[in-house]
Amino acid sequence: MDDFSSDVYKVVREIPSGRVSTYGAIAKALGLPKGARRVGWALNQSFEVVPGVPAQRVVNRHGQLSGAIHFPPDLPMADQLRAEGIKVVDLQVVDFAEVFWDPVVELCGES
DNA sequence: TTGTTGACGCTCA
DNA sequence: CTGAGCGCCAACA
Repeated sequence: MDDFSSDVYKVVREIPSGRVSTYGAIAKALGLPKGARRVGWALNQSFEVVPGVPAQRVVNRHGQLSGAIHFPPDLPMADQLRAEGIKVVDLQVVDFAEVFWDPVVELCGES
């Protein structure tokens, strides 16, 4: 796989349980502020990845589960998030601002 | 090679 | 708040 994808998986796996992040934040943390789409593509491949990537913790800037439709029918994205204590209604994180996890700040320690 | 599409995001009306 | 437009990067027909 590409180094970018590998880095994406690494960051996503750093997301604590019960928290969520966004494509843009992750892309920006990787040095590609405009590469949000690439993050989604990388996560798409993440289903085949061995360690398994908690892609359900990655949502768009609105806190909506845009990628829920790409999840296996047996493993609903919203259901997994609820299992982690994240409230999800109509494919949208309720306390998105509360559970939001920014890799740029949490990892790099930037403000 | 060109045109479209897509798990995105920001700006402006 | 909502919708439309544009920019961005990569994959696919």
